[in-house]
Amino acid sequence: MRNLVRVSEVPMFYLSGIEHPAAKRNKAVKGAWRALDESSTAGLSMSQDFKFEITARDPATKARTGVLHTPHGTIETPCFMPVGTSGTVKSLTQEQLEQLGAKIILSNTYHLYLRPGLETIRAAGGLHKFMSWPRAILTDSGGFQVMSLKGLGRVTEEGYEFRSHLDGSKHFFTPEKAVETQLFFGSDIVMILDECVPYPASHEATRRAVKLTAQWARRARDHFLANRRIMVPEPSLGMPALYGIVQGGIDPELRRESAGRSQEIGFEGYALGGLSVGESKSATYDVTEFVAGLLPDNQPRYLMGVGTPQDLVEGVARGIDQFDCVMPTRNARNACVFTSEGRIVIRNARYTRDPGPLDPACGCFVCRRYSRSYIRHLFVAGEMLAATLASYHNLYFYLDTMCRIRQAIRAGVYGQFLSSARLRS
RNA sequence: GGACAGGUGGCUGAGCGGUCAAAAGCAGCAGACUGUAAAUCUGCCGGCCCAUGCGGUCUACGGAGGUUCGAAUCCUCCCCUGUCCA
Repeated sequence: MRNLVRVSEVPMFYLSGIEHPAAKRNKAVKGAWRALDESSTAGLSMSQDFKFEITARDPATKARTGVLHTPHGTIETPCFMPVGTSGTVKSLTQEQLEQLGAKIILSNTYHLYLRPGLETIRAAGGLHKFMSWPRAILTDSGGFQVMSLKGLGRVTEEGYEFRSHLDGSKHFFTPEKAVETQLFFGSDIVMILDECVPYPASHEATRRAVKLTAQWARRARDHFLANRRIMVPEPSLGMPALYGIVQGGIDPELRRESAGRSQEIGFEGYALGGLSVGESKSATYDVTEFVAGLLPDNQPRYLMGVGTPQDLVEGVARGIDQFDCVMPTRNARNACVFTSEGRIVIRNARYTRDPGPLDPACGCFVCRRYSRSYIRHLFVAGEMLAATLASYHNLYFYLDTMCRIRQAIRAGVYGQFLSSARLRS
């Protein structure tokens, strides 16, 4: 544990901006991190650079199963990544996430950068150690916050200038800085900084976002390749992946351009951004199908921020491999529970004396043990446990859905799976 | 027994002559939530009627009277509650 102290001696690259004398400092950084590795990676020492392999394809749809190999374990795809923005999947413990079978979670660069700050996470030996999560982590770059916190900042060619939503302090995020931060975190999948446009957006704004995202993508890629070996906290585990992000709103030509420019740069995986931000369902699905068709077949495709259980099923049919969404956890905190029979609002009076489980078809520990009546009571009483039980169940529902999706693909019957899912919804 | 203070919709509590079916909060009922500024937000919240309008009507601010064109708001008496003094 004493080794942790040495981390603070690592030269401060973080504020170095676009150009910095990285090479000069490589040695010192390497030494510092190696000291940390030797004491902390026992049992995890097999180096595993990021890799993706496809294991099965559905004959009737674009669905496929695969395996993502990351420094922190392998992940079967299609997969759902629970969202833990601030280094926690809200209301759940890491033990519970493991129990749920989550192999990868998403965290957020912007939020963790503001609090607790990079230095705190570096001092802990990276984000995995900081939050005691041994499995994979994908970190979002903060591009989404460029949109969702729009009032707090402005986008320039150079980067994103903004004020902290926490204390109003001024910050400047560049594509390089976003990459550095994620590398220092020890993220398994690093996302480029992008500009996510809201819906509706003008053609001009969307075009600019595509252009800017492509420029930033290039800078991010260069910076990533130049620095990953010296910046990741546990290099012996293997190197992380960098994903590009395709923008372009609902405009096919802009999407095509974005997908093309992204592939010219070249990434380990490709994300579809800027979807489910207000456009119609059919637009979401159409754009997903269109963009997925433009992306390399042998690389992972990640549909960012999506979605409802039905969205997942539809996305997989269009060739998506990864999803993340706050919906199962946020809705859970607001008493909305996903079940095999659809969504229910467990706070409603009709469940006051309902002795049954949240979902009769569910095998999670919440459904095996607690009644609707009790969980409704917890919500009405404002008890914290309500959020935990509902979040656990909802994530179980999502992860179980993904598991059944993979089974259907492997069995070559995903077309039927899709049809019956559509009937139910 | 005396002196104050007060009794308002399920609760707390504004209002102190008309624009009051009555602020606000809570509770209640329902809804939304898609790379989390979210344990958040929104709507409804006396009854009935036409219906979907800053409508109509009835009952309502402890009780009974009164003043007034008009009262939750002013006056009288009564009932009740709290605090203090005997």
